[in-house]
Amino acid sequence: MAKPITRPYSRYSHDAVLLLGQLIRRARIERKITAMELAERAGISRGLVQRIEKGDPGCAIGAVFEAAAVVGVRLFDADQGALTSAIGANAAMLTLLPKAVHPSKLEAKDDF
Amino acid sequence: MAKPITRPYSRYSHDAVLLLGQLIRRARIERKITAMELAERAGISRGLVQRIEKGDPGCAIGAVFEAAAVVGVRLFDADQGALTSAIGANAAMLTLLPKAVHPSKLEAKDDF
DNA sequence: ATCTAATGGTCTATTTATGGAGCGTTTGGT
DNA sequence: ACCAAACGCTCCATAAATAGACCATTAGAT
Repeated sequence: MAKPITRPYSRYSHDAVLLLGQLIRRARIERKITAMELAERAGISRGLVQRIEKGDPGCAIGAVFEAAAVVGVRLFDADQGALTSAIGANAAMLTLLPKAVHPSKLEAKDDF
Repeated sequence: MAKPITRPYSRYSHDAVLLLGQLIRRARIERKITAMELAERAGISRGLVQRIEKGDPGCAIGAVFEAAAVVGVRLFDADQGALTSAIGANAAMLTLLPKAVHPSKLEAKDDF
């Protein structure tokens, strides 16, 4: 294939994935955990750990978050309790919100 | 197949993915953006949007972050500049850290 | 300096996610 | 009440990720 149709990732999401990978790698090294150990504890392969730490956008988000959890990188700066309660609060909020969106003629303005 | 070998996700990563999906859905509805519109802007399919909002751990992290970015959900509360500089700082930090981890006899103790 | 092993990379087979179409249902606007 | 459309879901073909083995290189400990 001449050119793999790479998805046009926005700068933000690209950087976010990259930063997350860096944080995982840094936390792993600081904790003196080998890539192999991290892989085993996260239930993934060593090769996947490499891609995650490199910031590959194609990695499954579950695998990435699992690796992050193993080395102690917290998403959302929240502990387990805060996460769980946030989920509950959000679920409640979602029941109140409209289930379907019927956009008016004028489309929602995007922040460019 | 008798049993789909679902990966044993930890509670934390499972909840983190779920919460992220909820936040995206909530932000989308509040902004009055249809699932179809979000899909188009993120460069993904509508079905994938549904799985993302449902908290499917198998979704590509790039797609999830892209969708999050479109509706304004930020994993790291940081703007683009902060993200970029954080990446640079982390990269510099990583060059200082040991490249390979040689764990001592006693393995690194995990938090419980 | 030497030795052990961690790392980064490539390759292949297999599993899995993804896109796209189609379906019936539900929603919100009129 | 009506209607156009958004939604949630399933199925299938295809594309892509993942696991696993392998190798060469490099790093760290002794």
